[in-house]
Amino acid sequence: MTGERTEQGGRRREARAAGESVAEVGIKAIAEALAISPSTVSRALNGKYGVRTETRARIMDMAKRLGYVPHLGAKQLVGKSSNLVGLFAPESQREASLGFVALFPPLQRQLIAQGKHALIFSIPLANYEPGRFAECVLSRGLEGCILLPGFPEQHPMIAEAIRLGVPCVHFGTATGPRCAAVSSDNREGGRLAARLLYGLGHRRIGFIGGPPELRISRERYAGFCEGLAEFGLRHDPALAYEGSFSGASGAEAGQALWERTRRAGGMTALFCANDLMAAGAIMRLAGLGVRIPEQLSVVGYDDDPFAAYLNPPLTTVHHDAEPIDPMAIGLLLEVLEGREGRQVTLLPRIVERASAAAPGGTGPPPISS
Amino acid sequence: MTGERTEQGGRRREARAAGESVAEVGIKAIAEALAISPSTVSRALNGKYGVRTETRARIMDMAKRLGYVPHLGAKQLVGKSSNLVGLFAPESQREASLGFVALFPPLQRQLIAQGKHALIFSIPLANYEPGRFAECVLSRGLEGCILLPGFPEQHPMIAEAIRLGVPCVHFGTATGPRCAAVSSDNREGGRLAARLLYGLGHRRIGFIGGPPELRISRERYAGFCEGLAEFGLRHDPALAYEGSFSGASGAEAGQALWERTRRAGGMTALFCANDLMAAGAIMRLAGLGVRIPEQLSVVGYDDDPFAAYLNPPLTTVHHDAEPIDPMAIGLLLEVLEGREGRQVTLLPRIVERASAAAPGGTGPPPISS
DNA sequence: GTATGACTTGCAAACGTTTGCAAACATAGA
DNA sequence: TCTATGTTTGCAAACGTTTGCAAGTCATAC
Repeated sequence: MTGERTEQGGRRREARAAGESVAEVGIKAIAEALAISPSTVSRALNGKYGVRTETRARIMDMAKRLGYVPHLGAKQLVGKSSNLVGLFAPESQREASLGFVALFPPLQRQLIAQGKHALIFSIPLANYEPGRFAECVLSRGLEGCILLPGFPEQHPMIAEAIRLGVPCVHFGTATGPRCAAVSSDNREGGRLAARLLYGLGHRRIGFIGGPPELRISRERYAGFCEGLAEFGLRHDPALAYEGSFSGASGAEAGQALWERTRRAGGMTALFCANDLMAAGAIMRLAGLGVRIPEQLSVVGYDDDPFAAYLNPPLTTVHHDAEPIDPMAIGLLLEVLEGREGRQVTLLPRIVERASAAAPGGTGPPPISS
Repeated sequence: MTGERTEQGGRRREARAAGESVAEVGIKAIAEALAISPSTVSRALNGKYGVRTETRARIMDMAKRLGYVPHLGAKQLVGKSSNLVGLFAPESQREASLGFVALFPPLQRQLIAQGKHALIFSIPLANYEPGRFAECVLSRGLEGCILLPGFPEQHPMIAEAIRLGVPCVHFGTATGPRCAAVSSDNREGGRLAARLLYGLGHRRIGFIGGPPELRISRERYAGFCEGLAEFGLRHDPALAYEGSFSGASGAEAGQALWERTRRAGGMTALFCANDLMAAGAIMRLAGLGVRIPEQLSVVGYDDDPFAAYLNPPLTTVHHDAEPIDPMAIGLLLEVLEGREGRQVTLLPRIVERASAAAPGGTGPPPISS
């Protein structure tokens, strides 16, 4: 029952005690040093009309000498924009980082150019508690936000952003008045892979997919089947294997598929829903003595930076990550300006390297780059 | 019963014009709805001593019903902590993202747990203008900062952070009262590789390094030479090649080294300063018909996620990226609490896979995992 | 000489919050 | 009933900035 009072003295002292050794020079300090009013200083610093040129010069000079740095929080408080943009990343690391990496540098460059800063929020993929997004946005006064790749297409946050009217861009397909979206056409990527392999002469093609709860897994497979269907083929379910996008799962799946098809008609090609699984499959199968691409052609997806340096170099579906980034931030700036959010879809393309060739393996692939 | 109703319309209207459709409920709104004073609401919300339990309950209730979200900027203004941590990333994308990826998820988790948020700042590596760091810290009231991997060891920002007394952790070796550092022992990693290869029986070992202006390039090579020196060997400069950490440079360097040593004594092993270059070298050389590891053993560095799924799986120096992240953020929390900054050095270790074996290639490597 | 502007400057209120201080109230002891 | 004590509440100032308004200066035109 001790009524312990929290007596915290002047906050100055507290700051000093914590080691804050930095001079705290504000607009007032400048005003005082020059014996003028803070208002004038503010106006001068912000390049407002109505300050004598000479006064302005003196103020600028003093500001520089004193090492003045504006307090952005205070600026925000009086109603100016916060200049803060939220980057929402899914907490699951793999996905998050992948998208993040690609997005980061150009995003930064552009934001900085606008005098904006980016705040990171990491949101658990499972058990999202509604309102969490609004909380983040409101508490920091975010002007807009980017939902980084990795969130499921209909993550509640997207609906929340649209409902709240918070300018937002995400990597799905839902748009709203102030919500833009970028997506890569994963179906088309699947079709591309199917056409390539069919064109090379393959008829029995294995498929290693990702977790079916992920949209990209389903879409890539659906596209693949569609591509086959264009030639009147139905994909044999026995040739499909569910991986987890990891290299290990690719190795396991590759081996399983290979052994499974020994007795059945065999398999001459393998399409993997991402490059890491393709690498795993190649590694394992090559270790088992399978010759790539002579005995088995392999096609990946994503064109990961390492794909070109696999042995053999991996033929894969290129994702065009580079245009995605400026695009995303460009879209954000658009909605920030008040323009209507729009949907942008990027078309993937095949980059042929050495891991896919005609069955029977009579040398190098027909088209090489 | 103060009869004075403050007309707070001004800014509201502006916000609405900008499209802000979100209810702006502050501490005052709650107070008004309950006909009590804002001070009491503030105290209740912050769990301060001196509010009747029943009043507190009513306030909490109303806060929830109204969807109250505290304005963190205002909190910061009155002198509470900003709860903001700066993440400074070098603008050069490759390096930045690499470090960033590894650091991101655990960092987030821990910060969030502390109610802190992370702000990203991207700093050009060249032409750093002094004071830029201080500006960032002051303008947003950052409590501390993390200098992500990729900055040269003596980047001016580090000195600035130490001088300013801003709590900080970076990936170099300079410490200060409130500045901690994490580093991996790259020299030791080089030694490890040399010992492994020597132990396997290799005597003529090629080396593909990174740009010499990067500390890690120099250290890895220095360690490698030291390791060789332990056995009385001096590394032949003709066996060293300067790459750029890219897969393409690895391919080029590998081929150049291989051809160059044809006439000279030949080379039975190759140590690459990172995994991507190792992958590039293997890809090119294998394409040229060189059998790995029978004709040439290859050792990489970093244990990149793809390393285990190369063909053959890459023997490499493992970096222990995982412990680095919690460590960095742990160190930051330490200095944030006021403790003295300390230096932590992580020891690398070899992870043996299949790309390195005894020269002459009499089968699988001696130790396999 | 005064009126008319055009410029320049300062005052004070506002933004959303916290908190020292003092006032109001409640409870118990006398 | 009154004081002593303790609990609950409200007032107002403060944080660093912006900005509407009014007051000041000054030269020009009448």
